[in-house]
Amino acid sequence: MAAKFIDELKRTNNCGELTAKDIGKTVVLFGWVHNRRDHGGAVFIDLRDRAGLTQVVFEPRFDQKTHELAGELRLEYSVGIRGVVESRGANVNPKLKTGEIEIHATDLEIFNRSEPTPFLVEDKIDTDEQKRLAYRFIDLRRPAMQQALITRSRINQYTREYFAGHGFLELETPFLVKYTPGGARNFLVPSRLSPGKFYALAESPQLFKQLFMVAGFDRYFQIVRCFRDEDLRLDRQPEFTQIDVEMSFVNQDDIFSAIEGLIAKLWKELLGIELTLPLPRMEFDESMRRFGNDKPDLRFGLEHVDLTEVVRKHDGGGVPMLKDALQPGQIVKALRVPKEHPLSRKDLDDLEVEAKGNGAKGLARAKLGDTGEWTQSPMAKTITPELRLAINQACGAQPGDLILFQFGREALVHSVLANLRLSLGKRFGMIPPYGSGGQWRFLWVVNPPLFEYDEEAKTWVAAHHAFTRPHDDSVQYLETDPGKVKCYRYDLVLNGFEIGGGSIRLHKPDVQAKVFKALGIDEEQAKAKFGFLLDALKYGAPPHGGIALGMDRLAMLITGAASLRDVLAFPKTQKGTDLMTGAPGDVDGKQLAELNVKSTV
RNA sequence: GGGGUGGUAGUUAAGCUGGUUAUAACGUCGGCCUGUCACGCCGAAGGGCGCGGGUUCGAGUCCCGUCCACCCCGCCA
Repeated sequence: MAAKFIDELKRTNNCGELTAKDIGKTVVLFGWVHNRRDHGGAVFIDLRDRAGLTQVVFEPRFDQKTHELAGELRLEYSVGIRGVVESRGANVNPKLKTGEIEIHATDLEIFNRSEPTPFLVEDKIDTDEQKRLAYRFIDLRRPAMQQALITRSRINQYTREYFAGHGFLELETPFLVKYTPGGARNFLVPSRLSPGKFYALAESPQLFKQLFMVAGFDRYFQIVRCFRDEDLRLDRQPEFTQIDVEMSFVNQDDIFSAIEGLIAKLWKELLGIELTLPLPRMEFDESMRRFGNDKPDLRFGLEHVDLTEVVRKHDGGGVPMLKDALQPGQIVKALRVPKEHPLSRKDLDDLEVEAKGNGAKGLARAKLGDTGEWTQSPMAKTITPELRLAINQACGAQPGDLILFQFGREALVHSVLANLRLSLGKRFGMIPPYGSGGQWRFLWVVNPPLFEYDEEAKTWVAAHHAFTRPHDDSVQYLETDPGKVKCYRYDLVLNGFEIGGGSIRLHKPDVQAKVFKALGIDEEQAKAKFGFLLDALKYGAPPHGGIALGMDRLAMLITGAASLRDVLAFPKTQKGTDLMTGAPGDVDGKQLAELNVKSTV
């Protein structure tokens, strides 16, 4: 019992590795008391470290004093034990990896006692996230959180391995950069040395990695933190990690195969799953048509049906609201709900409320009777039998099915119906649960338009950023019909989440100038915003392109976590605060004065 | 900026249409127990229901405001 842990007795094993082959060994384990079962004459504890659990037994016959001390053990005490690995005989616990053995402890040191924790360190109880975030240091002890962070670490490790093996250089870029308007909001950092001026925290290394290509570094990657001062979501945090890649002398296919190699490695190493390569691709237009967005969840059907042309052929079929939707820029779409998934009146009302929350005016519906007639529909009385039949056919609707309609401005119809599809997919249990046969539905969404029309500003704006290369056969439309210009832009989608996006960049100044012109950006503006990059392109910039993968989202999907917060050690709340540290916080007047900053609140 | 959900012992929850001392489980404390692994048994302490107003004879329960968390739209790669 005079054993001196740590200084003399070093850890011999972790708590997740001892099995029957170790029986007879004397071992030293360190960890936390995960559970205790005190039978008086025999005390059992589950000792936990990040590797797992091992049962430790204290009995007077192993050591009298150690057994007495063990009676004082409580949850989350930090302890060291020494003992002999013994078989559990008939008492094997098949739920534990170490369940064949137990340690008969001869020595115990309580390094530190623990107050009762604010919540129990176990995975089963769904503790309020507010509490978890306030006591993150306790929350992170939970096996699920430990696994999530271990997975992150392994993603980083495999990513570095992969890129190093493929001739990439890991190069760093600045976080403190120049503010440029447009795009995501930036976090600003006041400059003490330049009174009244501000740095911005980089929202991505985009421009810098292109400069690496210009400089001839050829293949770059970085696992890099990025910052965006936008509202948070389940899958969006103000600071997040990106696996950032840029390559020279490549086309889109080269980028895809480089990234597919990484994805395949991660899935193999982390999940033991062999992905079939290449990953499937889909045209942006097709994705919009079938799913209403550019990040379709392919794990279930319920695809959209575009009825615009059908309705146009029948000139609205006697339904005024359908006829209204034939104006330019407007569309009519539907979603067929098969009769196997009946929806009650209340379900439909709920869905309508949800749709309205997404900006819809309403949610028109039609239920098919035995002969294809419509009931429960606001259009049933006025619609011509011909259009009704045509719609039924276009939707492939059978008696008992339900058709849900959206019509109006294209972007709105798409987003409302895309959300409706997801909502129904969840409601009908069509989304396979995590780990159930591994339905990993990857998709490259390719060839989107370079520009979007901004309804409010009445101008064309870059759908992503202004440095995406248009298709060569699209360049002719830059001046005449910008909406027709397709570009080398691509998103990697997994199960409805965008896990990456990138493009082949413009490397020729003359085409770049045309793009700026189409965007209504004059030379002066362009110079002010991107001067250094435009300059760089003039000096023999190589053809190049790249991509950034959302590392946090990858970790979330790989681990099956419900939110990005569950794969981040210290995440922010939806209001961007840190409940543990209290950030963001007040700053004293002296500090502000030094920075020449004054708060107006 | 907008819509929705939630906040009740340390924790997770129950508390229906407002009605006497606000329930339970886990945890905590005391006692017993040598084969448990969600150990068991006996006993105890612990909250006044996020906060502030209001309605009422009477408010976790109804109303108004407010704070916090979460989900979504807008926003955002």
